[in-house]
Amino acid sequence: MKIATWNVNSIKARLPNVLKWLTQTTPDIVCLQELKCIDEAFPASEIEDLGYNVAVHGQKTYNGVAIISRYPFDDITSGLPGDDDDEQARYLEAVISGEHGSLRVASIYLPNGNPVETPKYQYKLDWMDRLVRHTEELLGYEEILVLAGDYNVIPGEEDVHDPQGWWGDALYRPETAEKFRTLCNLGLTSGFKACNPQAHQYSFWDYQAGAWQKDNGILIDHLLLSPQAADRLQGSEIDRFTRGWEKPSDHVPVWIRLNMNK
DNA sequence: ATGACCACATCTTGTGGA
Repeated sequence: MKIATWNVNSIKARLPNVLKWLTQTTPDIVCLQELKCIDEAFPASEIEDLGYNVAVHGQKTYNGVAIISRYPFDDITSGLPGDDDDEQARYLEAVISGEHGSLRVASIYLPNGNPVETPKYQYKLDWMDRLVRHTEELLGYEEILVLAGDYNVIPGEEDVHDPQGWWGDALYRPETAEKFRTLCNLGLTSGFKACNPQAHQYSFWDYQAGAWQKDNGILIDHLLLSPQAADRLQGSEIDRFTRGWEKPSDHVPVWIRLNMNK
């Protein structure tokens, strides 16, 4: 079972690349972020034509998340619990029936939080608190659980080309790091890091300043696994090659493979 | 060269991203 996450930075602008990548790499489940469109504008039929079921939680212009799956959805939940006034489309959760049992998958677009001196940063921290509380509940189910997405968190200095330049940014500062550690310390395993101990492997390169050409990147797209998922982890890679395509997203796909026969 | 982009809205310019 191959499960990927990809912040596409507009599904409309990225559709040719997404279809090409799906055809070439044939993932089973994909969590998408930053759709930048409402549900009705999501290109469902083009993706369904490649053999996927589609679940979308969209929003006009900003945010928006989706899950696409070769296997059927048993249950779909939109929005992160804990704040009924939160109107930003950043969380979508689904239970999916595979050939050898079911699993729960969430597509996460965690708030960026910049600039830090504005309410946007407090919103990020509050959102992370809500994610911790919800994850505590999910872990109680003792299921195969994959929380995949753009966390907008640089976990450590090994995950950024220029630590000094990024330090203090909403993605890389003490309060952000502490809350991410709290989340992981609930008992989650980072799928990519568990399989790839070498430092400086990135999932995002800014469009500006030749960041891609200089490999001036950051690792902020993560797949966090429950113990039941981590026990089945077989491998994880970053599909860097999509960053070199025409009209790329600034993020690239990150994926894991789970052995569902265990 | 200490700079350099991209996507969206209904637009020739501002906002947001990271």
